[in-house]
Amino acid sequence: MDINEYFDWSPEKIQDFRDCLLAWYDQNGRDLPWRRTSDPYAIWVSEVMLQQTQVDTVIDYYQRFMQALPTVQALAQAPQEQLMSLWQGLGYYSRVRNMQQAAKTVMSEYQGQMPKTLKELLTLKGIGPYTGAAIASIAFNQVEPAIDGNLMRVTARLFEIDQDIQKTATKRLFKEILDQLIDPNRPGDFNQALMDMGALVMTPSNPYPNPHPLADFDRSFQHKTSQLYPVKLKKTKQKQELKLALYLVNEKGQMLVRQHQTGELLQGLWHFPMLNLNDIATLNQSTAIKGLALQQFFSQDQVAEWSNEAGILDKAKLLLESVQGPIKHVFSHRIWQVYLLPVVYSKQSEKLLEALWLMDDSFRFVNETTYAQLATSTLQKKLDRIRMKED
DNA sequence: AATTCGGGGAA
DNA sequence: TTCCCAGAATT
Repeated sequence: MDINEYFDWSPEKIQDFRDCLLAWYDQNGRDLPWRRTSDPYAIWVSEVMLQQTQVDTVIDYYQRFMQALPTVQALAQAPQEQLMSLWQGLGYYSRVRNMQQAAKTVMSEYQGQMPKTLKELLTLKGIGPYTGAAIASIAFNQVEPAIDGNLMRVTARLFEIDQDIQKTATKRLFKEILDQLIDPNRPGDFNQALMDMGALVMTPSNPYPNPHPLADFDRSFQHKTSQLYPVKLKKTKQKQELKLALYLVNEKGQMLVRQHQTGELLQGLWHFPMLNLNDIATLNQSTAIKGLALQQFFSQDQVAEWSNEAGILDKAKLLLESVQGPIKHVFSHRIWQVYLLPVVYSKQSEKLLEALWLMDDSFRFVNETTYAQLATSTLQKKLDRIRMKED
């Protein structure tokens, strides 16, 4: 895949393109909070939040985060609880953990000053090719194209690039082209101008305005083939999982919650303890522990009856009126159907908990006030809504 | 090269 | 429903 198959602009046309794009940007660029600062740390925070996350979603999170942790040092020293609270609901929680790790690196290796080159930025956790180039260009005027989904869509349409944008070779092609196009005098503005062009004009589905600001440079526009680009192959579909969340309240009115640990989804966030129900169909011949679990929730006869049938959840729901849900929670690659089971605390349920889980520090009994201060996922907030309705 | 990480907005 | 979003780390 050679760049010359797609790219044949003269130096004059390249310069015309830069001038046209930046003139459009100067008039039509979005006014965003992180564009009102030149603080590299603030730009860094914004870029990490914006990974796979829409601008409108990020704005409030960004304002709160910068108010709470205004400097690299503050971020480096922040307790994990605060980080998770600031990030709760935003998704991709490893982003904030990686960013704090990188902040510590900046403090120890760079005297608290963000490094200025792409090469150095790439050594920091959570900073990849896009984010590194974005920080380098916007905060430090380095001539590095920040190639995100917008730039790929715009570039694919300008040059009618009929290659799958997910592939490494295609990303390399985009970089070769954009290395030619980027304006060495205003690299940060160039990148952001293309982002705005992708977000405001050359969107995934909207028709272009008339006149289209890049009409003279957009082959797909001239050929009326814009909808064909970019080329992207289908994603694999998500796997379904059944979960049962325990809404267990003790005699003091405290409920049991658990913080998800390393290796689990939604790490660091608090939830009701959850059982994986995909396994329950095989519980009767499985361990005594699982058998004990079932006996608690369902009668032994029911277990025997259900164990070799499909659709046991539907049966369980019919027989156990107290089971609520399911609520559906969609991840990038998984779909959870989560049922909620209210459980009255007793000696038996205590035994059950110890049989099901190692009751370590990840578990806590909390009252509603304390609970409200814990960082929880959007999934858990959905469970809150249905338990409140029933109570 | 493919998979794993959340959640929401919009068609 | 499906797609996409200012992607990176891990396998």
